[in-house]
Amino acid sequence: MPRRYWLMKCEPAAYTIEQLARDGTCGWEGVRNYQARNFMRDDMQVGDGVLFYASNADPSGVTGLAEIARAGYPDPFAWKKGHKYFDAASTPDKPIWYTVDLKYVATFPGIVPLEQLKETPGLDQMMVVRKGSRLSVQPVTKAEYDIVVKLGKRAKPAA
DNA sequence: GCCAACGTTGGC
DNA sequence: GCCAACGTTGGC
Repeated sequence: MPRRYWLMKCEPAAYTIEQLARDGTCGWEGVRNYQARNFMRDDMQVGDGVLFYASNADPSGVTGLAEIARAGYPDPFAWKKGHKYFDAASTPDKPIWYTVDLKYVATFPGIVPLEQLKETPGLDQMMVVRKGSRLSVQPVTKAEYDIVVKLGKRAKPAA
C-alpha cells in the first residue's frame, strides 16, 4: 500500500504546528463532516504524510508537516456529555465520528500562504485553492505534497 | 465583522 | 425526495 498524502486544516485558535511540535502527537478529534470522516475512517494509514494547514489565520496557509500516527478510530469526544463535540447519536456500539492521531514531523521556517499555493504551477488542482472549499480533511497527490514541502523549506519567517 | 459557499435539517 | 431555511466555514 503506497503512502498517501493529506491536507488537514485547523484554526490557530484551536491548535497549531508549534503546539504539535511540543506535544509530539495529537488527536484530531472534533471533525463533524461525513466526507472528512470517511477519509479518516477508511483511507488514512499509519505513516501517511500530512500538510498541516492553518485556516482562518493571518495569512492562512501550510505551516508544517505531520504524519498519521494512528489510523481511524471512533472519536471518543462524541460520547462526552456536555462537551462541544458531543453527539448523542454516536454510541460506542455504533460510532458515527472517527478521528486519527498525528505525529509531528516538521515546522516550516515560515508559512506557505494560500495565495502562494494558488499561484504555484502544479497546485491548481488542489482542493484547498478552489473557491469555497470548506472540507477540513483533503487528499493531496504526492506531486502536490512534494511541491508544498519544497515551498515550505524555502518559506521566509514572518517579519 | 462581513458574506459567499457549502452542508445539514426538516416541513411538506 | 424536494427545497427553503438555517448553521458553519473560512477568505478577505
